[in-house]
Amino acid sequence: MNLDKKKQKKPDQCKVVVALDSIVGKWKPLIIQHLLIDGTLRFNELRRRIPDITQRMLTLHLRELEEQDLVERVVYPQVPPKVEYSMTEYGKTLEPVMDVMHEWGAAHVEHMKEIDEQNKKLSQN
Amino acid sequence: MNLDKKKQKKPDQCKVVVALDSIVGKWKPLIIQHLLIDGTLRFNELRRRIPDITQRMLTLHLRELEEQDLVERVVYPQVPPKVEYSMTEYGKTLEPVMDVMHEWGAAHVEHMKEIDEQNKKLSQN
DNA sequence: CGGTATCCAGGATGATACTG
DNA sequence: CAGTATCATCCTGGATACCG
Repeated sequence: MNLDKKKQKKPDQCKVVVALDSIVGKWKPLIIQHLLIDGTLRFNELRRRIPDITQRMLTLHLRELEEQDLVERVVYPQVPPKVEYSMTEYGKTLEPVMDVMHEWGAAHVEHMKEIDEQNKKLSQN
Repeated sequence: MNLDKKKQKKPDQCKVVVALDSIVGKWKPLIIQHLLIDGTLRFNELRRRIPDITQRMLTLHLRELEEQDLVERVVYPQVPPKVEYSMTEYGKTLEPVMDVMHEWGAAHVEHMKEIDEQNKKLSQN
């Protein structure tokens, strides 16, 4: 999606930015997680697992993941069409990354809760 | 920064999304990394380390990181003003996360290079 | 020095309709 | 079923000017 423009002036000496680029997008992390968990999913199966995503965004994000060799797309030439998506072997190297983020995210939710409660107590005095 | 609207319809049952939310933003990863490396930096020191960032974005991102208890802001009441930023103890828990992403990012750059070269060879035939 | 306020452009996402 | 095309909207970030 506009890969030329993406190369412009980006602070991508930092590899974290590179990694984020592959993962970021409103629905990308969810797509990745479902494919990591379920292995292989058809287009509409993915769609059902991510209720609020639009057809358009699912298509766009899948295409980007494909371009990065993270997701594989297999088309069965039949009517009605059948298209299956799965993580590539390479794409599966993302799993540890997702795990680390998932754990940190869970801890962060807890941490923010504690902070909130502390603030409430303080404001009561 | 419009926290109300941020709560809208977001797929944040997924903790990865929570984590990403703290890290994402055009310059946030860079700010975090510099603070992790250098420990404490003044506003303009940070600015110099991230040449293309605008004053506005540096301020906005720092405020967001502060709200999440990731970054600490210390103001020295003097003229001219002096403000120091550093990661909170809690914020430092991001370090392993950043490391994992950094490593994956570096590997990804290499992987994409290989793919490109393969494609070039194929298109020559 | 370390900000804030305003305005604006472009990209990312959403809504909807149509198709092989 | 699995898309594409088009148009509308929203949001992020950039440019610029000003302030204590």
